[in-house]
Amino acid sequence: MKPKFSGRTKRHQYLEEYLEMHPFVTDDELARHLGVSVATIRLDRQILGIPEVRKRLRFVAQDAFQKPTALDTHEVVGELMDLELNKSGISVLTITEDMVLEKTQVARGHYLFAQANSLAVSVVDAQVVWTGSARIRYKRPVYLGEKIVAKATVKAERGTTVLVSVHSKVDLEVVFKAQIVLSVQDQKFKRD
Amino acid sequence: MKPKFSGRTKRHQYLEEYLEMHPFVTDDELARHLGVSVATIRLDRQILGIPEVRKRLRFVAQDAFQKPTALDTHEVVGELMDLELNKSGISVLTITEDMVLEKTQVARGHYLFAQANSLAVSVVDAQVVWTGSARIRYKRPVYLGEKIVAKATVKAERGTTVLVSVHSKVDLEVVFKAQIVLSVQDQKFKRD
DNA sequence: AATACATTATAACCTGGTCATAATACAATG
DNA sequence: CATTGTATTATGACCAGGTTATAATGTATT
Repeated sequence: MKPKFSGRTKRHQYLEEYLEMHPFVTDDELARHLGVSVATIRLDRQILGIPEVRKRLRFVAQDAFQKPTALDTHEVVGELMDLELNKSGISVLTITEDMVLEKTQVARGHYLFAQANSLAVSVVDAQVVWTGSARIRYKRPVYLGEKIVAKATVKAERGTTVLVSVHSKVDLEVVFKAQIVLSVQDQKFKRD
Repeated sequence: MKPKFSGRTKRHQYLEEYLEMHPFVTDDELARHLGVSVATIRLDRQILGIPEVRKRLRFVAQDAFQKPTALDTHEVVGELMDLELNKSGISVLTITEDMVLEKTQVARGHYLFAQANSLAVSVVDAQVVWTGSARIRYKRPVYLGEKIVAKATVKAERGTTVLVSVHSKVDLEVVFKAQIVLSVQDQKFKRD
């Protein structure tokens, strides 16, 4: 097989990119893929400081094992601290690196809304709930590491519609407000 | 070292639990941990159908590699399809299982807002941008598997404030609308 | 032709296993 | 008591996917 690349630097570049995409290939497979001997691949790896497959595997696996939270976050945004069904609820969310804009370390707005919205949905005790509309206002940016306490209160119920008001604070300062209108389809709720 | 367990079944039970928690230990480490010979560990694994470390590693790693979307989702919600800075942008988001309420298979409202909000932020070409307020309206629930196309348009610019309007559709039907007011702090933007 | 550098080959060794076979321990049973 | 059965341990040959060191080839360049 003819080498796919003339010039070592080009091969090195390609090698790094390729391994980024396919971290689990062996030197043997790489050698065949690049039309070059296994010895060369090994040398290249050594020069570029790329560890063997098994270590690459280990890194990826351990990384994945470290933070299963990254996936959990999808469920309910924020931790429910208190809940009085159809009346009020409180949830707490601490801003982590995942949630901020890199440059400014400011939390992306939709995390605040996500916390408020999932809290509002939790407060309403019904089988089927969805968000109808909302009016939201960000009072000041929230930074990495800050702990947001959101309090939701049911303000009004009209037919299949519930108005929930959410105030989110960092310490004593209000950073976010939302009025959320939820649609409800459930007998229990109507009976109340 | 004395065996930690009398009775093979107990050891097997413990072994399975232990490996659930620590999938990356070698037979050698296991042998020491359980006070039993390596040969025994190998036999146990064979009986229980537990593969060797390297294969366990491979499973975990590949699993993690399969769905990087779960992690990326944090970054920008939805895939950017088109972008004219300071004018408009389009992003596409397909509703996956992660995003729906279990009972109803309806997408949680904040995913729609997250898509709209991160699109709006992307459209505004500035170093520092955050959401000031928003008015949102859900027209109909969106279901598992549906593909949401969001289009954002910059409607007005006043000083450090930009008003962006977002319409999200499934096929030709509008399912969500938002007016988002963003705060901007950037020279470039002011000059424009 | 001589030099430099890239590439390849070769051999010895390592880890974390596999598989097959055999030796040992120990308890229970006839 | 000797025997049987089962669990445990040991032994040796082999494998994949490497490591490290050393030497032998290309190939280009001056």
